Amino acid sequence: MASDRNTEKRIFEAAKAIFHERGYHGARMQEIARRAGINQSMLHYYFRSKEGLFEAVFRATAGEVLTPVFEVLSADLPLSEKLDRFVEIYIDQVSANPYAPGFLLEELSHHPDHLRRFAGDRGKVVFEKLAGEVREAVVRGELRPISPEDLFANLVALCLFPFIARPILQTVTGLDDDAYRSFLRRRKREVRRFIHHALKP
Amino acid sequence: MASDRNTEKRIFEAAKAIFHERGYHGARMQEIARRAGINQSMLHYYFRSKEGLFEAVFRATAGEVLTPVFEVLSADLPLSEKLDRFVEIYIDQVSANPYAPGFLLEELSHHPDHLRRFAGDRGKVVFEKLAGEVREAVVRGELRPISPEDLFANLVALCLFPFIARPILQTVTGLDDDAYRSFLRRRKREVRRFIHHALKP
DNA sequence: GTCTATAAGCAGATAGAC
DNA sequence: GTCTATCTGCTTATAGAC
Repeated sequence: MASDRNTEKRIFEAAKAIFHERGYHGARMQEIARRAGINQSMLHYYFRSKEGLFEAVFRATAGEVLTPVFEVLSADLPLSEKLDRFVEIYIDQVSANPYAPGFLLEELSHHPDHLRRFAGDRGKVVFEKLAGEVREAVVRGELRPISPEDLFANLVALCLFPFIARPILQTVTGLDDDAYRSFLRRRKREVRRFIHHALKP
Repeated sequence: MASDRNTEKRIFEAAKAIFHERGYHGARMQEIARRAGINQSMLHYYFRSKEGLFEAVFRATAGEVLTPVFEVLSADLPLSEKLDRFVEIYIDQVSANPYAPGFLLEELSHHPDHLRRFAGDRGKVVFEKLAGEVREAVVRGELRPISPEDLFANLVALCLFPFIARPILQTVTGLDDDAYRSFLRRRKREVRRFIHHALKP
Protein backbone atom coordinates (compact mmCIF):
# COMPACT_ATOMS: atom_id res chain seq x y z
CA MET A 1 0.00 0.00 0.00
CA ALA A 2 0.88 3.68 -0.19
CA SER A 3 1.24 3.94 3.60
CA ASP A 4 4.35 1.78 3.40
CA ARG A 5 7.04 3.96 4.95
CA ASN A 6 4.40 5.92 6.79
CA THR A 7 3.22 2.99 8.88
CA GLU A 8 6.73 1.86 9.64
CA LYS A 9 7.59 5.35 10.77
CA ARG A 10 4.49 5.63 12.95
CA ILE A 11 5.32 2.33 14.60
CA PHE A 12 8.90 3.37 15.19
CA GLU A 13 7.91 6.70 16.77
CA ALA A 14 5.37 5.02 19.02
CA ALA A 15 7.92 2.40 20.06
CA LYS A 16 10.47 5.07 20.79
CA ALA A 17 8.09 6.91 23.09
CA ILE A 18 7.01 3.78 24.95
CA PHE A 19 10.48 2.26 25.33
CA HIS A 20 11.85 5.61 26.51
CA GLU A 21 9.12 5.92 29.10
CA ARG A 22 8.98 2.36 30.38
CA GLY A 23 12.21 0.60 29.43
CA TYR A 24 12.43 -2.72 27.59
CA HIS A 25 10.76 -4.94 30.16
CA GLY A 26 8.15 -2.38 31.14
CA ALA A 27 7.04 -1.78 27.54
CA ARG A 28 4.05 -3.69 26.11
CA MET A 29 3.75 -4.44 22.42
CA GLN A 30 0.04 -3.79 22.63
CA GLU A 31 0.59 -0.30 24.02
CA ILE A 32 2.98 0.50 21.21
CA ALA A 33 0.45 -0.70 18.66
CA ARG A 34 -2.37 1.30 20.23
CA ARG A 35 -0.22 4.42 20.27
CA ALA A 36 0.69 3.92 16.61
CA GLY A 37 -3.00 3.50 15.84
CA ILE A 38 -2.60 0.09 14.20
CA ASN A 39 -2.86 -3.58 14.97
CA GLN A 40 -0.39 -5.49 17.09
CA SER A 41 0.52 -7.92 14.33
CA MET A 42 1.83 -5.04 12.23
CA LEU A 43 4.65 -4.61 14.71
CA HIS A 44 5.85 -8.09 13.85
CA TYR A 45 5.32 -7.56 10.16
CA TYR A 46 7.71 -4.60 10.14
CA PHE A 47 10.11 -5.47 12.96
CA ARG A 48 9.99 -9.26 13.42
CA SER A 49 10.06 -9.19 17.24
CA LYS A 50 10.01 -6.99 20.33
CA GLU A 51 13.77 -7.25 20.50
CA GLY A 52 14.10 -6.14 16.89
CA LEU A 53 11.95 -3.11 17.54
CA PHE A 54 13.89 -2.26 20.65
CA GLU A 55 17.19 -2.60 18.86
CA ALA A 56 16.05 -0.09 16.22
CA VAL A 57 15.04 2.39 18.92
CA PHE A 58 18.25 1.88 20.85
CA ARG A 59 20.48 2.45 17.84
CA ALA A 60 18.62 5.57 16.81
CA THR A 61 18.68 7.01 20.32
CA ALA A 62 22.34 6.25 20.85
CA GLY A 63 23.10 7.90 17.54
CA GLU A 64 21.11 11.02 18.40
CA VAL A 65 22.78 11.40 21.76
CA LEU A 66 26.33 10.50 20.79
CA THR A 67 26.70 12.05 17.34
CA PRO A 68 26.75 15.66 18.53
CA VAL A 69 29.21 14.69 21.26
CA PHE A 70 31.58 13.13 18.77
CA GLU A 71 31.27 16.02 16.35
CA VAL A 72 32.02 18.71 18.86
CA LEU A 73 34.85 16.82 20.49
CA SER A 74 36.63 16.17 17.22
CA ALA A 75 36.19 19.73 15.95
CA ASP A 76 39.28 21.90 15.54
CA LEU A 77 38.71 24.51 18.20
CA PRO A 78 40.63 25.85 21.17
CA LEU A 79 39.88 23.70 24.20
CA SER A 80 37.91 26.25 26.16
CA GLU A 81 35.70 27.06 23.18
CA LYS A 82 35.21 23.38 22.60
CA LEU A 83 33.96 22.89 26.14
CA ASP A 84 31.56 25.81 25.73
CA ARG A 85 30.17 24.44 22.51
CA PHE A 86 29.84 21.01 24.05
CA VAL A 87 27.67 22.39 26.84
CA GLU A 88 25.64 24.46 24.39
CA ILE A 89 24.92 21.70 21.91
CA TYR A 90 24.54 18.90 24.40
CA ILE A 91 22.02 20.63 26.63
CA ASP A 92 19.99 21.67 23.58
CA GLN A 93 20.04 18.12 22.30
CA VAL A 94 18.94 16.65 25.62
CA SER A 95 16.27 19.29 26.20
CA ALA A 96 14.64 18.09 22.99
CA ASN A 97 14.86 14.44 24.13
CA PRO A 98 14.73 14.53 27.91
CA TYR A 99 14.09 10.79 28.21
CA ALA A 100 16.98 9.71 26.02
CA PRO A 101 19.86 9.81 28.54
CA GLY A 102 17.93 7.91 31.18
CA PHE A 103 16.86 5.35 28.62
CA LEU A 104 20.43 4.76 27.44
CA LEU A 105 21.86 4.67 30.95
CA GLU A 106 19.25 2.17 32.08
CA GLU A 107 19.80 -0.12 29.12
CA LEU A 108 23.57 0.09 29.46
CA SER A 109 23.51 -0.61 33.17
CA HIS A 110 21.72 -3.88 32.42
CA HIS A 111 23.76 -4.70 29.27
CA PRO A 112 27.08 -2.92 29.72
CA ASP A 113 28.54 -3.78 26.33
CA HIS A 114 25.49 -3.20 24.17
CA LEU A 115 27.12 0.07 23.13
CA ARG A 116 30.45 -1.31 22.04
CA ARG A 117 28.72 -3.63 19.61
CA PHE A 118 28.04 -0.78 17.22
CA ALA A 119 29.79 2.34 18.49
CA GLY A 120 33.00 0.31 18.32
CA ASP A 121 36.12 2.32 19.04
CA ARG A 122 34.75 5.56 17.66
CA GLY A 123 34.29 6.98 21.15
CA LYS A 124 37.75 5.99 22.21
CA VAL A 125 39.33 7.66 19.18
CA VAL A 126 37.47 10.92 19.77
CA PHE A 127 38.28 10.84 23.46
CA GLU A 128 41.98 10.38 22.78
CA LYS A 129 42.01 13.57 20.75
CA LEU A 130 40.41 15.48 23.61
CA ALA A 131 42.75 13.83 26.12
CA GLY A 132 45.80 15.02 24.21
CA GLU A 133 44.50 18.57 24.14
CA VAL A 134 43.76 18.51 27.85
CA ARG A 135 47.24 17.23 28.72
CA GLU A 136 48.87 19.88 26.56
CA ALA A 137 46.78 22.65 28.08
CA VAL A 138 47.80 21.48 31.54
CA VAL A 139 51.48 21.46 30.59
CA ARG A 140 51.16 24.97 29.14
CA GLY A 141 49.60 26.09 32.41
CA GLU A 142 46.30 27.10 30.82
CA LEU A 143 44.45 24.52 32.91
CA ARG A 144 44.88 23.38 36.48
CA PRO A 145 46.16 19.79 36.72
CA ILE A 146 43.29 17.42 35.95
CA SER A 147 43.06 14.07 34.21
CA PRO A 148 41.15 13.95 30.91
CA GLU A 149 38.88 11.27 32.39
CA ASP A 150 37.91 13.47 35.31
CA LEU A 151 37.36 16.47 33.07
CA PHE A 152 35.14 14.54 30.69
CA ALA A 153 33.17 12.89 33.50
CA ASN A 154 32.61 16.27 35.18
CA LEU A 155 31.51 17.87 31.93
CA VAL A 156 28.93 15.25 31.01
CA ALA A 157 27.75 14.87 34.60
CA LEU A 158 26.93 18.56 34.92
CA CYS A 159 25.05 18.59 31.61
CA LEU A 160 23.01 15.41 32.07
CA PHE A 161 22.30 15.01 35.74
CA PRO A 162 19.50 17.57 36.08
CA PHE A 163 17.63 15.68 33.36
CA ILE A 164 18.06 12.12 34.59
CA ALA A 165 17.59 13.00 38.27
CA ARG A 166 14.73 15.42 37.77
CA PRO A 167 12.24 13.68 40.07
CA ILE A 168 14.61 13.50 43.00
CA LEU A 169 15.98 17.02 42.53
CA GLN A 170 12.50 18.41 42.25
CA THR A 171 11.42 16.65 45.43
CA VAL A 172 14.41 17.87 47.42
CA THR A 173 14.51 21.44 46.16
CA GLY A 174 10.74 21.82 46.16
CA LEU A 175 10.68 23.44 42.70
CA ASP A 176 7.37 23.01 40.88
CA ASP A 177 7.20 22.06 37.19
CA ASP A 178 7.41 25.61 35.88
CA ALA A 179 10.24 26.56 38.17
CA TYR A 180 12.16 23.43 37.23
CA ARG A 181 11.80 24.12 33.52
CA SER A 182 13.18 27.57 34.04
CA PHE A 183 15.99 26.08 36.16
CA LEU A 184 16.87 23.79 33.24
CA ARG A 185 16.90 26.71 30.82
CA ARG A 186 19.37 28.52 33.03
CA ARG A 187 21.67 25.51 33.28
CA LYS A 188 23.72 26.21 30.15
CA ARG A 189 25.12 29.42 31.55
CA GLU A 190 25.67 27.94 35.00
CA VAL A 191 27.50 24.87 33.71
CA ARG A 192 29.79 26.97 31.52
CA ARG A 193 30.54 29.25 34.44
CA PHE A 194 31.13 26.37 36.80
CA ILE A 195 33.50 24.64 34.44
CA HIS A 196 35.58 27.69 33.68
CA HIS A 197 35.97 28.55 37.34
CA ALA A 198 36.87 24.98 38.18
CA LEU A 199 39.50 24.70 35.47
CA LYS A 200 41.37 27.95 36.03
CA PRO A 201 45.02 27.15 36.82
CA MET B 1 10.70 -22.50 63.01
CA ALA B 2 13.97 -21.08 64.29
CA SER B 3 14.97 -19.73 60.89
CA ASP B 4 12.14 -17.21 61.11
CA ARG B 5 13.96 -13.89 60.83
CA ASN B 6 16.81 -15.61 59.05
CA THR B 7 14.74 -16.71 56.07
CA GLU B 8 13.04 -13.37 55.77
CA LYS B 9 16.40 -11.67 55.82
CA ARG B 10 17.83 -14.02 53.19
CA ILE B 11 14.85 -13.38 50.92
CA PHE B 12 15.17 -9.65 51.38
CA GLU B 13 18.87 -9.60 50.54
CA ALA B 14 18.33 -11.75 47.46
CA ALA B 15 15.48 -9.51 46.32
CA LYS B 16 17.60 -6.44 46.84
CA ALA B 17 20.37 -7.82 44.66
CA ILE B 18 18.04 -8.92 41.87
CA PHE B 19 15.89 -5.77 41.83
CA HIS B 20 18.99 -3.61 41.86
CA GLU B 21 20.45 -5.50 38.93
CA ARG B 22 17.36 -5.93 36.78
CA GLY B 23 14.77 -3.38 37.89
CA TYR B 24 11.17 -4.20 38.80
CA HIS B 25 9.99 -5.55 35.44
CA GLY B 26 13.23 -7.36 34.66
CA ALA B 27 13.30 -9.19 37.98
CA ARG B 28 11.85 -12.73 38.24
CA MET B 29 10.43 -14.08 41.48
CA GLN B 30 11.95 -17.44 40.69
CA GLU B 31 15.43 -15.99 40.40
CA ILE B 32 15.06 -14.26 43.76
CA ALA B 33 13.95 -17.54 45.33
CA ARG B 34 16.83 -19.47 43.81
CA ARG B 35 19.32 -16.87 45.02
CA ALA B 36 17.86 -17.01 48.52
CA GLY B 37 18.13 -20.80 48.40
CA ILE B 38 14.45 -21.40 49.12
CA ASN B 39 11.20 -22.10 47.38
CA GLN B 40 9.28 -19.55 45.38
CA SER B 41 6.16 -19.78 47.54
CA MET B 42 8.15 -18.58 50.53
CA LEU B 43 8.44 -15.18 48.89
CA HIS B 44 4.68 -14.82 49.05
CA TYR B 45 4.51 -16.19 52.56
CA TYR B 46 6.79 -13.42 53.84
CA PHE B 47 6.00 -10.57 51.44
CA ARG B 48 2.52 -11.19 50.00
CA SER B 49 3.39 -10.16 46.42
CA LYS B 50 6.12 -9.07 44.06
CA GLU B 51 5.08 -5.50 44.59
CA GLY B 52 5.29 -5.90 48.35
CA LEU B 53 8.81 -7.26 48.08
CA PHE B 54 9.83 -4.47 45.75
CA GLU B 55 8.37 -1.85 48.03
CA ALA B 56 10.46 -3.16 50.93
CA VAL B 57 13.62 -3.03 48.83
CA PHE B 58 12.83 0.43 47.53
CA ARG B 59 12.22 1.90 50.97
CA ALA B 60 15.38 0.39 52.38
CA THR B 61 17.50 1.58 49.45
CA ALA B 62 16.07 5.07 49.50
CA GLY B 63 16.78 5.23 53.22
CA GLU B 64 20.36 4.06 52.80
CA VAL B 65 21.07 6.58 50.07
CA LEU B 66 19.23 9.58 51.48
CA THR B 67 19.88 9.30 55.22
CA PRO B 68 23.57 10.24 55.03
CA VAL B 69 22.70 13.12 52.70
CA PHE B 70 20.15 14.51 55.13
CA GLU B 71 22.45 14.06 58.12
CA VAL B 72 25.39 15.85 56.58
CA LEU B 73 23.31 18.66 55.16
CA SER B 74 21.60 19.40 58.45
CA ALA B 75 24.82 19.26 60.49
CA ASP B 76 26.12 22.45 62.08
CA LEU B 77 29.28 23.03 60.10
CA PRO B 78 30.76 25.83 58.04
CA LEU B 79 29.51 25.53 54.47
CA SER B 80 32.79 24.58 52.89
CA GLU B 81 33.43 21.85 55.45
CA LYS B 82 29.92 20.61 54.93
CA LEU B 83 30.46 20.25 51.21
CA ASP B 84 33.70 18.36 51.84
CA ARG B 85 32.03 15.97 54.24
CA PHE B 86 29.16 15.48 51.83
CA VAL B 87 31.54 14.35 49.11
CA GLU B 88 33.45 12.15 51.53
CA ILE B 89 30.47 10.36 53.02
CA TYR B 90 28.41 10.17 49.85
CA ILE B 91 31.07 8.63 47.68
CA ASP B 92 31.89 6.09 50.41
CA GLN B 93 28.22 5.23 50.70
CA VAL B 94 27.77 4.79 46.99
CA SER B 95 30.98 2.83 46.56
CA ALA B 96 29.53 0.27 48.95
CA ASN B 97 26.24 0.16 46.98
CA PRO B 98 27.14 1.00 43.39
CA TYR B 99 23.78 -0.17 42.03
CA ALA B 100 21.66 1.85 44.42
CA PRO B 101 21.65 5.25 42.65
CA GLY B 102 20.82 3.76 39.26
CA PHE B 103 18.09 1.65 40.81
CA LEU B 104 16.48 4.66 42.50
CA LEU B 105 16.82 6.89 39.46
CA GLU B 106 15.25 4.28 37.21
CA GLU B 107 12.32 3.67 39.52
CA LEU B 108 11.76 7.39 40.04
CA SER B 109 11.89 8.15 36.33
CA HIS B 110 9.03 5.71 35.82
CA HIS B 111 7.13 6.70 39.00
CA PRO B 112 8.17 10.28 39.74
CA ASP B 113 6.32 10.66 43.02
CA HIS B 114 7.09 7.33 44.59
CA LEU B 115 9.64 9.15 46.75
CA ARG B 116 7.34 11.83 48.12
CA ARG B 117 4.99 9.18 49.47
CA PHE B 118 7.36 8.39 52.31
CA ALA B 119 10.20 10.90 52.29
CA GLY B 120 7.55 13.59 52.59
CA ASP B 121 8.91 17.07 53.12
CA ARG B 122 12.02 15.95 54.95
CA GLY B 123 14.19 16.65 51.92
CA LYS B 124 12.71 20.06 51.38
CA VAL B 125 13.32 21.06 54.99
CA VAL B 126 16.95 19.98 54.88
CA PHE B 127 17.48 21.68 51.55
CA GLU B 128 16.06 24.97 52.84
CA LYS B 129 18.68 25.01 55.58
CA LEU B 130 21.44 24.54 53.03
CA ALA B 131 19.88 27.11 50.73
CA GLY B 132 19.92 29.72 53.48
CA GLU B 133 23.59 29.07 54.19
CA VAL B 134 24.46 29.31 50.51
CA ARG B 135 22.65 32.63 50.09
CA GLU B 136 24.37 34.07 53.16
CA ALA B 137 27.79 32.95 51.98
CA VAL B 138 27.16 34.60 48.63
CA VAL B 139 26.11 37.85 50.31
CA ARG B 140 29.23 37.77 52.51
CA GLY B 141 31.31 37.30 49.37
CA GLU B 142 32.69 33.92 50.42
CA LEU B 143 31.10 32.26 47.41
CA ARG B 144 30.65 33.37 43.83
CA PRO B 145 27.00 34.06 42.96
CA ILE B 146 25.23 30.73 42.49
CA SER B 147 21.73 29.50 43.22
CA PRO B 148 21.35 26.83 45.92
CA GLU B 149 19.62 24.60 43.37
CA ASP B 150 22.53 24.76 40.96
CA LEU B 151 25.05 24.18 43.73
CA PHE B 152 23.21 21.14 45.01
CA ALA B 153 22.67 19.69 41.53
CA ASN B 154 26.35 20.16 40.69
CA LEU B 155 27.45 18.56 43.93
CA VAL B 156 25.34 15.43 43.60
CA ALA B 157 25.99 15.15 39.86
CA LEU B 158 29.75 15.06 40.33
CA CYS B 159 29.52 12.44 43.07
CA LEU B 160 27.03 10.10 41.42
CA PHE B 161 27.58 10.29 37.69
CA PRO B 162 30.72 8.12 37.43
CA PHE B 163 28.77 5.35 39.14
CA ILE B 164 25.53 5.47 37.16
CA ALA B 165 27.24 6.10 33.81
CA ARG B 166 30.07 3.65 34.32
CA PRO B 167 29.46 1.60 31.15
CA ILE B 168 29.39 4.57 28.84
CA LEU B 169 32.32 6.34 30.48
CA GLN B 170 34.37 3.17 30.37
CA THR B 171 33.61 2.68 26.68
CA VAL B 172 34.51 6.23 25.76
CA THR B 173 37.62 6.60 27.89
CA GLY B 174 38.84 3.07 27.20
CA LEU B 175 39.66 2.41 30.87
CA ASP B 176 39.61 -1.28 31.79
CA ASP B 177 37.96 -2.54 35.00
CA ASP B 178 41.02 -2.09 37.19
CA ALA B 179 41.78 1.36 35.84
CA TYR B 180 38.18 2.42 36.33
CA ARG B 181 38.14 1.24 39.93
CA SER B 182 41.21 3.28 40.62
CA PHE B 183 39.62 6.23 38.82
CA LEU B 184 36.64 5.95 41.17
CA ARG B 185 38.91 5.85 44.21
CA ARG B 186 40.53 9.08 43.12
CA ARG B 187 37.22 10.83 42.57
CA LYS B 188 36.75 12.08 46.13
CA ARG B 189 39.79 14.31 45.92
CA GLU B 190 38.97 15.48 42.38
CA VAL B 191 35.37 16.37 43.20
CA ARG B 192 36.40 18.35 46.29
CA ARG B 193 39.02 20.19 44.29
CA PHE B 194 36.63 20.86 41.41
CA ILE B 195 33.95 22.23 43.71
CA HIS B 196 36.24 24.53 45.65
CA HIS B 197 37.72 25.97 42.49
CA ALA B 198 34.31 26.45 40.98
CA LEU B 199 32.88 28.22 44.02
CA LYS B 200 35.68 30.68 44.71
CA PRO B 201 34.29 34.23 44.51
C1' DG C 1 7.38 -22.62 58.07
C1' DT C 2 8.41 -25.12 54.15
C1' DC C 3 7.45 -27.85 50.41
C1' DT C 4 5.03 -29.67 45.61
C1' DA C 5 1.63 -29.11 42.39
C1' DT C 6 -1.21 -26.30 39.89
C1' DA C 7 -4.34 -22.56 38.73
C1' DA C 8 -5.08 -18.12 36.25
C1' DG C 9 -3.71 -14.55 33.43
C1' DC C 10 -0.98 -12.27 30.29
C1' DA C 11 2.44 -11.17 26.69
C1' DG C 12 4.75 -12.14 22.45
C1' DA C 13 4.30 -14.37 18.33
C1' DT C 14 1.98 -16.78 14.26
C1' DA C 15 -1.81 -18.44 10.82
C1' DG C 16 -4.61 -17.32 7.51
C1' DA C 17 -8.50 -14.55 5.43
C1' DC C 18 -9.11 -10.36 2.82
C1' DG D 1 -0.28 -4.47 3.89
C1' DT D 2 -3.71 -4.99 7.24
C1' DC D 3 -6.89 -7.34 9.87
C1' DT D 4 -9.06 -11.14 13.42
C1' DA D 5 -8.41 -15.15 15.82
C1' DT D 6 -5.57 -18.15 18.22
C1' DC D 7 -1.45 -20.64 20.08
C1' DT D 8 2.31 -21.18 23.22
C1' DG D 9 5.03 -20.30 26.97
C1' DC D 10 6.08 -17.94 30.87
C1' DT D 11 5.12 -15.58 35.48
C1' DT D 12 2.78 -14.54 39.47
C1' DA D 13 0.09 -16.34 42.82
C1' DT D 14 -2.56 -19.88 45.52
C1' DA D 15 -4.07 -24.63 47.47
C1' DG D 16 -3.06 -27.95 50.29
C1' DA D 17 -0.02 -31.74 52.24
C1' DC D 18 3.56 -32.30 55.72
